[in-house]
Amino acid sequence: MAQNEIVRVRFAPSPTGQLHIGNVRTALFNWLFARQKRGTFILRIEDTDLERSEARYETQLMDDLKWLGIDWDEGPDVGGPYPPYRQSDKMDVYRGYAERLIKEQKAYYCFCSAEELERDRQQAMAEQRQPNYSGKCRNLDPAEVERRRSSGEPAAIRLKIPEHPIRFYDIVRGDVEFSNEVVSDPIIVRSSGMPIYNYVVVIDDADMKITHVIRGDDHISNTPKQVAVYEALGLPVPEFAHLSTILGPDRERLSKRHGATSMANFREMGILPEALMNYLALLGWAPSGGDREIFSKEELIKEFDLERVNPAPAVFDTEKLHWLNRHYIKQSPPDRIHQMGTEMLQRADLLPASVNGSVSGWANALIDLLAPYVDQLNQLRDKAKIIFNHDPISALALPENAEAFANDKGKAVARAFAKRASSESPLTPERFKAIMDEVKAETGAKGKDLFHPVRIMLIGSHSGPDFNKLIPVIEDGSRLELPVHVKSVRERVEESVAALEN
RNA sequence: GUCCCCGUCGUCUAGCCCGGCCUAGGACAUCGCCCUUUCACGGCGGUAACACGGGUUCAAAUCCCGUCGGGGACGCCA
Repeated sequence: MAQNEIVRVRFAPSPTGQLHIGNVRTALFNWLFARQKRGTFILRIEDTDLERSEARYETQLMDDLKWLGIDWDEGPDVGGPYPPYRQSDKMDVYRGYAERLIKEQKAYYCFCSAEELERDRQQAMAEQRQPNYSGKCRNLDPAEVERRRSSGEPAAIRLKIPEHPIRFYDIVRGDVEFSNEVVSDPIIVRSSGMPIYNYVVVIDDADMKITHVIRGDDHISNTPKQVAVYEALGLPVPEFAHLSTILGPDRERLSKRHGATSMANFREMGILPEALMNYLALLGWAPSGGDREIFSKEELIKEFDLERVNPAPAVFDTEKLHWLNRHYIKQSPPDRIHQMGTEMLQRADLLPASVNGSVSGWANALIDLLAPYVDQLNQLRDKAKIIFNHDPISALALPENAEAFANDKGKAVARAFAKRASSESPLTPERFKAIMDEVKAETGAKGKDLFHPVRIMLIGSHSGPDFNKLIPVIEDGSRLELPVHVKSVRERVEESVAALEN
């Protein structure tokens, strides 16, 4: 790349479904590269496959990208100097170039039927040969071509692959070379007249003056065909960077059966955008030194380096994403987490559709109580069960809880605590502490033996949030009008003791 | 099957291009200890890797060859 060349990169998704996390990483790497080089980042919609493309996916993909924090300088919504930014709006251009290639004898009509080609392919595989196109239409007599064309026989257009090896430079992998023997003449225009991806991508990239093509490495085998198109058209070949595939824990390409794979999934789960961005950046890239994990958007832009991208495929690790997400939850301004958490709880019908006044304040306290315990914000729903679903009978039946009451001491603690707590309404953290001291003195229980029975009575589990924060949330919640009644401390201990005595 | 790509702790990776500073560093996970009158958070510490086999070299995780393993592509999909 020339010293003062302005970097122009693009992210070119097909609107055929939810944005896959692997594609999001591709978008991110393009964007980071552009922002660091003070270049241009372009969004282009590749919708030549009319069968599968849908407008709603296009809207959603733009929405998802913005959510992550990626913006674009040129695109279908914002325009730019090299329109159109949606391939379906550009058919005439592709057709024009194809006619030129035919005229220059760099491409030719192919009359082979899809069935015929499929048969050849199967046979080649069976004979352990490279399944290449035979080239049978390559040297058809021009008069015959003309006759068949004018009789209306359907024909696709194929590009002639040159008789020399095709080389290109890949920033991630270095020099790559393909023997021309393994690259067969590709179809560039379907018999229906619709052009093919490998062909239009080149024209679009050239028209948009793309300098670096950064994309998934599933395209690496397509690259020689595209280079051939550049050469046939006499267009400058950009630099490439092929990013490795993201794998699931079983080392297979990450797919739906591994769980969450789309942007939408992560959003719904309550993964913060900065956590996702940070995690994705670390998948296949690490700063020199490799001893930093936390990067803000600005730091990523500053530090990111395409040359340091790892060519080996990377396994997606949800645990590490969760670690980053917990980090960013803790770092977030409380208001933001309150708002996101409230929405999560509303969706679960645990909070009223409209939250204000005392309910709002209480909801915030509830979220503060639970948020430190979640990996992703939608886990708030489950964690909130300790407040909304108090059920002593099933709690006592749990094996890990039974232990706390296995000896008489546990029951004695429960009774001693219940006796005192029942007469306090509401119970305050100060009184709670005093009561615990009394229970300790009366029963001789301390540490685990003292706290576990009490905690199980209150929330049905021997582990959970700090009592000083927990008790006010329970007591305040019990006096609010909520979709699900929150039992008071008194209700909880009385029901628990009753269950215990049976 | 053919071609292409890849191979450092369980996982993400630093180191590899420019051999010695690597008795291989960091992070997640895991285990232990401390803190906490419980739990979590936090702090401290531990276990854990150069796929294998040949070269080249005084010296190889680093260079070369082979084997094995993994992934991808082979479409009138993108």
